[in-house]
Amino acid sequence: MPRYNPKEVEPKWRAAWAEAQVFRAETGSAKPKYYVMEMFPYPSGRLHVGHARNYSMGDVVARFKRAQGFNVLHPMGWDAFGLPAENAAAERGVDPSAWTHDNIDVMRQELQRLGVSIDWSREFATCDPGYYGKQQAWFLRLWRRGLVYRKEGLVNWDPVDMTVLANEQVIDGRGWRSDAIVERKKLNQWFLRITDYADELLECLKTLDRWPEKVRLMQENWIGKSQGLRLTFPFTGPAPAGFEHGVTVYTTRPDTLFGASFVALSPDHPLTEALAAADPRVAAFVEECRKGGTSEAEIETAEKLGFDTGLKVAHPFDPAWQVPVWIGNFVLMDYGAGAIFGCPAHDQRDLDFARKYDLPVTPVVLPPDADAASFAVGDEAYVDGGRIYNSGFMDGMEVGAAKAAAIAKAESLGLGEGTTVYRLRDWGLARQRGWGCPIPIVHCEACGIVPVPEADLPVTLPQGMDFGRPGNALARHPTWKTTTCPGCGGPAERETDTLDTFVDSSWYFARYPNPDAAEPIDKAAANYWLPVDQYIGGIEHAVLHLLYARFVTKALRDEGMLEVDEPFAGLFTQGMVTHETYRRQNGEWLEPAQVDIASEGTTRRATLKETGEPVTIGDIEKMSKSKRNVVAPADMADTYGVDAARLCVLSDSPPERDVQWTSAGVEGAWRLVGRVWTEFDAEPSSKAADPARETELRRATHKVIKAVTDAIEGWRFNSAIARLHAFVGVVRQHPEAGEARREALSALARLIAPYAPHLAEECWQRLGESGLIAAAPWPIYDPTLAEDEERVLPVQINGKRRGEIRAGAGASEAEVEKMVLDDPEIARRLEGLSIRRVIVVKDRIVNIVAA
RNA sequence: GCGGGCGUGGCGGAAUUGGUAGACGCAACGGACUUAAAAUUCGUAGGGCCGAAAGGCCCGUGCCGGUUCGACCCCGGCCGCCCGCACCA
Repeated sequence: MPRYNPKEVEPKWRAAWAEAQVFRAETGSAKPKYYVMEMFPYPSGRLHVGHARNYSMGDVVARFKRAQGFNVLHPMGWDAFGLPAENAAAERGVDPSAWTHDNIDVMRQELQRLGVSIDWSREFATCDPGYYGKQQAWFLRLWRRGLVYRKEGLVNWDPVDMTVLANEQVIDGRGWRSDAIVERKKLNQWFLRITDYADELLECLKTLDRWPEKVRLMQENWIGKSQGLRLTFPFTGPAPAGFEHGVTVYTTRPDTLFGASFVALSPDHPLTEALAAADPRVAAFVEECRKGGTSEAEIETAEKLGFDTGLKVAHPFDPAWQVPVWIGNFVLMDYGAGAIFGCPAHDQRDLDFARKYDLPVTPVVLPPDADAASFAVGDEAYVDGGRIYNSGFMDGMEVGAAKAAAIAKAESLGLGEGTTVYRLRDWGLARQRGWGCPIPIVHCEACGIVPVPEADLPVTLPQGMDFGRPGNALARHPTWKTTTCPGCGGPAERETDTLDTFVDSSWYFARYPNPDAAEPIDKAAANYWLPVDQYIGGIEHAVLHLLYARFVTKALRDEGMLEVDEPFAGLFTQGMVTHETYRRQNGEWLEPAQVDIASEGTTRRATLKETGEPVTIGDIEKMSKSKRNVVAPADMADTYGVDAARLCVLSDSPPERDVQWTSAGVEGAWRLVGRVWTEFDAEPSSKAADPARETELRRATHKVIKAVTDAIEGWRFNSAIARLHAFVGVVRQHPEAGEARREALSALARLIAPYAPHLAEECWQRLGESGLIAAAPWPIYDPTLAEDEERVLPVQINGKRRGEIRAGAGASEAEVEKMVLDDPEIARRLEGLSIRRVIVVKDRIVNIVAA
């Protein structure tokens, strides 16, 4: 009997799928729709096993839902703008567009080879003018809505990638791609008003019940809603020009206002700037504050620095009470009001500051069991609840009531208002890079900032940008900038910034329903398909892409372009595939395939295969092209076929968990492929099937259908494969020809099809089925057959297993109890003991309590 | 500091609602097939102890305690690891 040969079988069935167009999604079909997609990849060059795992997962879901009778949309595209293309251009002098498209061609071919059931008719890349031109169109519509604005402000500057970054793209004080320490820089920047949607973005998280709790929490924390009081402290003496109203602070603890001992301004506060302009000592202090780094370690150890401005403000609740105004290096300009009042007794940071500069510490919240006469604050601020004292009209109130009372009082005095403050900042979305979507704006000396008319879109990137030097290749292009003003026809310059690539990925799911539409979004098609029923991607996008996409969906909805509130009804965050990293002594990263590893006891030494030179073994990290710690699924597929590779990446590990890559699993997957095929290929046994054995096989078949169906629905792909392994063993034990075996094989082929689709087609054909298994219905189990007729019930005595009995399914407690007590073995065990209680859990277990 | 998660054999992991812990796979060992090897196939296997064997006993899901007839699962307290946020007023 010939062995299963994936090299022959697999291409044949891919051709058959393409021919029959089985993966084509029809908008408006009468079947229920199911939109499943994985986060589209950046076309970096080749697929690694992390990609293979991710897209195999999505494909299991897509094929499963298709078999269950859904009209499935499973599209693919390319997140194709971004820095790696520019870097390739700089290093090798290639054109970023050509480089990107070459990569796309390679990766498309690899994905197709994996047999992923994608509707390729909807494919696009974000660097296609047909895509980014539509993006420019909606960008301008949001501009007209006032959601896009330009402002000079402090921005995050990545000195290596030489571009501005959004807050979400600064991780631990470093650029998310370059890992360079981010600098604060004052620049004219473009922003999207994501903060207008802060409350809705927060509220709608509650409706996303098919999202991981973790992601919702991360977004909730990122949005960072807090309720508090915005309050003004009026100046007691002559006020600095422009600040006649006083100093406005934000606090979440208005109940502690009577414990105030200072007001502190941010070094970036306008009043600080005014003072610095007039007083070189203030200017020197501000300079000192800016020196500190932004990394975690530096912030953690940074000393609290203060500068007494000499100014005094009046306490809002007691005009006679003078409070000094300081400048504090720890006060952030872009949160709250950029100024705080300090209550050292009940805030640790304020306490540290007060101790250092010898400011008063007055407790105003009395802990429940403390004595008002003796309670004092030492080195630790008291931050918990209690009763308010030393606080005039608030005396005796609990913290919550006192907050409300303080807000009411401030409002009645006209000095403040209760407000909600968010941590979320507006989305800075311009990048000083050449390989991105041009911002469709021109700068006219006469008219100022003028949007390009929609009819003139797309504003396309020019040919011949020079990426050989650092900086923005678009800005230094010899002619591209030069244009005429669409308003007055006079000379004008194009905006040279491009959009953050996260803009590109913030709406692509709404383009797949009709990727050729004249409008950015074909509303009818989008209404049919959206929201995405199941989105699959990495946790690293929890507050990046996933927040931006939610925001853009809402903004486009308000513009009338979409009708859904949320883009992704279901989200699954798959684990990363990791691998050790290897570095040559000169620092060059090496691929695992280039390295030999030798183990001596517990130490492992690595050497370069070619030269034998020593190699440093580095951290285990997510597979990425930059660290070169990638293993290609194609290597596995070359040896064992695509189906074994797919089974391998989904076996053994739950999909949400990170896995450290080893090639060990592929052998097991390959054996499964072989064992399955052997059963289909075997000559039927001439032995007649006996009814008892037929029933046994039928029960196993219906059980495995239930188990695999449940496992796929619960994202336990590894368990589903384990059940299939076991089931093949059962089928093997039942070689007798007959209806039961045929039923078993038919189920087996269809159950394994989402994982090993080529093998499944071959098996299906061998069974004599005429159609494609890719279009065959999912097997349905008979619940009565999926349950055993007879149960083995373990019998415990005092919680320890002491035997077992056999009872019919559903046997009553009384029946079972009688059987147990009649059992001679159990009786022997109970000798000399008196039975206190017998607990029978129907169809499960028996426990006898005896002493 | 705040928020979240995880901890089970040599390894990856299973146990879906509190009911036989270790399914399935990898690696290992033994048998069959083979001149031999590979491939394939059948089998063994948490640890310890008693026994010639059949079989039996004890321990066991990071640690300590609790609830329960019964706990990997629930509760309290520790230890360790991982992730997110963080001078957020």
